[in-house]
Amino acid sequence: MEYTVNELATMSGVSVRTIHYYDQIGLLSPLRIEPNGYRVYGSAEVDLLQQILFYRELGVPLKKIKSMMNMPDYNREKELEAQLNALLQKRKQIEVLIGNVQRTIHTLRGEDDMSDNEKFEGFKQKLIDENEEIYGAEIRSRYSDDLIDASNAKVKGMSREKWMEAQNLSEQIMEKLKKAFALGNPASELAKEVCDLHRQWLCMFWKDGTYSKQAHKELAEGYVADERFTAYYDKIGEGCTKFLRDAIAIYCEENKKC
Amino acid sequence: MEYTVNELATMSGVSVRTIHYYDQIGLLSPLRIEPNGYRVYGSAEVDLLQQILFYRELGVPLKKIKSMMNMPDYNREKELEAQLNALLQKRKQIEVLIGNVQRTIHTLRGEDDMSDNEKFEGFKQKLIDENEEIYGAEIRSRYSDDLIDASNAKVKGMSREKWMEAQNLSEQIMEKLKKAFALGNPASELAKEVCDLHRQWLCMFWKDGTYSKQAHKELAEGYVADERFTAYYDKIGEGCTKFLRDAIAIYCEENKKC
DNA sequence: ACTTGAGTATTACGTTACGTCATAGTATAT
DNA sequence: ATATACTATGACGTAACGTAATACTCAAGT
Repeated sequence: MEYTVNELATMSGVSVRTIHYYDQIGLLSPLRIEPNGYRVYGSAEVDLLQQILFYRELGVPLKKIKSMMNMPDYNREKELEAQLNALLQKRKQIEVLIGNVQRTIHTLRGEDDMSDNEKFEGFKQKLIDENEEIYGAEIRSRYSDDLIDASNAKVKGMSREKWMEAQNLSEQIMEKLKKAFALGNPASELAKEVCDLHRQWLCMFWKDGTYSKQAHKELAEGYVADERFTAYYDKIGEGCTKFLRDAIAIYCEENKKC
Repeated sequence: MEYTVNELATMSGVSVRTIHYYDQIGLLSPLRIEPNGYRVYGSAEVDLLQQILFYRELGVPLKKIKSMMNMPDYNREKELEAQLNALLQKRKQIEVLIGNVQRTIHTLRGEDDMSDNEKFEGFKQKLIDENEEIYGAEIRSRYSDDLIDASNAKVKGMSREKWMEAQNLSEQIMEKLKKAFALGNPASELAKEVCDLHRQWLCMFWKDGTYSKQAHKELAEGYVADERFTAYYDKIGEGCTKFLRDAIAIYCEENKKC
């Protein structure tokens, strides 16, 4: 089947302007353009738009959607399963919110009592969920299994700004690690920068005073043994986890002061 | 308890900037401001912020949130119940989306088959939900109970742009009706304008050819008898539904051509 | 053949809800 | 006493469109 902008818009429930916009930013190009300049969309585009809307519903920015869909190893089925997961997650969040509203109503009637903190259950939850999903493995490493409770407590009390800072650090680490790994020298300046960022990052999750060169080094050793970490860092390239371990070992030897 | 910006932000999971912004636009003012210029928030503000976040989660624009919370007859408990309803609604929508993703996965595996239209189930649904919630009574009037199936079918096939047009019309009607009602003359020019807009609005939902002055007049008669309509239009002021009926009666008498 | 209404395309500026500095004063811990 | 953390006030940036304004094109009625 083929569709005009209006048909596609009506079918999917978005505006014609949105369709135009998605074309403009290169997110969804028409199948072809008629001699009169009209856009024509086919089944493939319909499926793409559906994908886009799923992502959008989950709050993914269009830029990320675009880059994800352009990834060479993009696997539609895998993505759909991830989306299914995210939706189940979102349903949970909404259920928490529903419980929250109900408790708030009861509190208003004096049949219950909520702490100020509890009143935001379901909103804050988001942060911890992201935490669990994206960096769960990192925080819940075997080495630091004994630290995880402290870590979780710290995360729950962590301000949004601090959390964002941690996110930024994490992105920087991955970015620089990628470059350092490409160079191949775990003793390079760039590698040291990565290690330093990694130290800062750890300190945001570990209880104060927990950090030491020894602990840092041992954690890195644990990375290689733990498949959750190898899976995470080897996304950059095979052997990257080992590279990181080596770099951290060197960093901890050289950097005597803490 | 009293809180600083940072404490409130951390507690609720929003950014400090957001707190500042909400103050700036007058959505959430601090309890007081310290001599040093620092904002201080109390329990009442915590509750307000919670309300705001519930609304925000449901996609209500901040302006509307503000005006809603400033309404003289604002009833927290009633609003909470409305929010509960909306959340239950949203959960349903997510469940539709979950079903959609699952079917899409099966379709991808060749175990199922979906029409292009079905692929957007759960997205489009939103329109019809809004429809039901906001103008349900209007469309499902007693008079037009026999027309409702046709109406629903028309709504489902209605493009988003048409729907928005209807929304706009509806807002204009309410706005002008308010002014006309204030003047008090159902034969005024303004009242006629209202009637004409109302006619246009009806024609968007009624099957083509259904409209006639007679039908329009009878519908208006029905308004007064039906509590759903009186509740809806009397929000403007008591007796407004009757005023509208009178205006429409006059309009239909005067306006011979259709 | 001609008008008319609906659909389409292309700028272009407006808007919402903040994010992100930049700058500067203030509180707190060592 | 000085560094670090928190706060305030601008001011500019941004994402994802909405909202006209203008100009074609097309299908339908007369």
